[in-house]
Amino acid sequence: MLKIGDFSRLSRVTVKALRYYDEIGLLKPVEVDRFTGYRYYSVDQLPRLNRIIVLKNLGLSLEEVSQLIDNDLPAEHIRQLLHVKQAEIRQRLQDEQGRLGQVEEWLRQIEKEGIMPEQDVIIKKVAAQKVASVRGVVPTYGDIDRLFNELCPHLEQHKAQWIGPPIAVYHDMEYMEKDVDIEVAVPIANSIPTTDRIKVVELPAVEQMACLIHRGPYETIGESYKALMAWAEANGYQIAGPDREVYLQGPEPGRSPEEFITELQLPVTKK
Amino acid sequence: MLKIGDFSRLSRVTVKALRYYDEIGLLKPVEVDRFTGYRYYSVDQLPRLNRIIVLKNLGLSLEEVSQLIDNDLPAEHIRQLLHVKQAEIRQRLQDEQGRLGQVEEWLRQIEKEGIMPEQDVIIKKVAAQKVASVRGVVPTYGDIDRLFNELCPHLEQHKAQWIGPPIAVYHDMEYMEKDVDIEVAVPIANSIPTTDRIKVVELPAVEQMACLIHRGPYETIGESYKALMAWAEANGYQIAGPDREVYLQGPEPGRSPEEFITELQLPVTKK
DNA sequence: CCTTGACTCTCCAGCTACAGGAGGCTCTAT
DNA sequence: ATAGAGCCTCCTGTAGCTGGAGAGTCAAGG
Repeated sequence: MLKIGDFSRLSRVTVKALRYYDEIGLLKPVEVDRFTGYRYYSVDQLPRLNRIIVLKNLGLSLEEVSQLIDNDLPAEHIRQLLHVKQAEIRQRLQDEQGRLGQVEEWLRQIEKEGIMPEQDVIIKKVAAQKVASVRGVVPTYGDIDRLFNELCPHLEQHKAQWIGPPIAVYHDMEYMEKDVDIEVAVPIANSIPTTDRIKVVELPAVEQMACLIHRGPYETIGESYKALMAWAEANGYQIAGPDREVYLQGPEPGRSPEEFITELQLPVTKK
Repeated sequence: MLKIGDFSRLSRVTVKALRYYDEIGLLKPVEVDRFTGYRYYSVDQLPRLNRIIVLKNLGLSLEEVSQLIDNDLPAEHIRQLLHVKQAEIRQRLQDEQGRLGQVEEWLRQIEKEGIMPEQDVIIKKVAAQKVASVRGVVPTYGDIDRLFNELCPHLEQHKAQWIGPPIAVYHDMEYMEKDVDIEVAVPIANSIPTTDRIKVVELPAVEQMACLIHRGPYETIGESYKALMAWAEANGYQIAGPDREVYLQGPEPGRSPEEFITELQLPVTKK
């Protein structure tokens, strides 16, 4: 019979933890003094405790450990559980790898340029959204206004309810000097009549969208694109669809281009 | 100006989280209505939120994120912090690798033998302890009794205070059929006189001790050793010192060998 | 036998980063 | 005017313990 302190030293598990395991019924001392409440353990209980620790280290909750340990589960069941855990661990491994890559990239940046990057790329999920859109080939990037000028009057005319900032989708698979294939879209709540140019469609959802905020005038947006692409490359992502620009804060009367805020969105998948 | 829901949709961060960040002062809305309490955010705040999320993903606590973001730290400081985080991530990566190995080993076992292993190996730290010990070469493993018979009377005679179960240290670097170099030791609290055979020494601490509980008679202990060695091999550990046996429940009048409990301890390091 | 100091007990608070829900305002569209 | 969605605060709960307070218990030494 060992007092809790002795058992703790033997097993290298804290007294607090042992008391907690007792409380939740995971490892009850072999005897508890009815008058003093002192817990007494036996070395016989070490194997059980060891198993608890091993399972816990695998990432199981104490609840799961409890069930695994007490019910004498069939091997098949255990096999499945292990497979699940295996997948979880693999996932975590990948996440950690990604993190490590990120940190290393920052370190490189800092050693080389002595400064942290200004903007951060984050991966998020983008839901499908109903939009009114017009798609066309315009001579240069700057001529995107033409498409907006085509779309906006139509929206106003039919009392469309804007429910989000305007978006541009760049359908070209590569950078084009001229004759750019752009779709300009505005998320709307209601349905409006379409024309041969203006459609109401679902902008598809994207599971993994690498996003970067660009601040300032559109002339310098190339820099941000470069950063976004470099990030994707460095973190093992590849492009998985046409990129978008979301004009969170675009041209408006009385607003200087310095105040523009644009989100660059690039659908990606892990290589 | 965006209401919290809009900002949440834009950033893909839950409303609850945004309110929490406000509460802890990590990201305060650009304006709060004095009468209704409504929070209003600006798209300007997206970059800050993105940075928060990225740093959080790296494993920093919100407290750390706060400090990093608000104080304009020198690049050198940031570099150091990143290095620390890098090391942490590497550590976690290694841990996950270990876990994955463990799960895979179990899966192999289960697929091959249809059964989970009986005993678990765990890694723990063993502290240095003062012991009275006697070391010698005995003909066979079975003759370890001779050493105990030499040690015990001496202990009793000098009123030594046992503070732990007896331990055997196997100093041979390989398995010996005969003429085994064994040290037999008993942790004691006080100091007792030494002889030319019996010493009082510190049994050194071991940072990583791979431990396995063996139950039953000593004849079958070879099986447990095999399991322990196999585990170390499979999990990328190598032997880093003489192995020990801790006689948690050894021979005593009225106790059958089936009830013996012995902990096998093997100092290891990660390859 | 008494004292001292090391253990042990229970109970309570606290940690992180929110999630869930109750109960009550507020906004916006019809 | 009203309905429904959205927002507010406040409270509780999560997992796996740790730390501490205040009180009782045990073993050894004097």
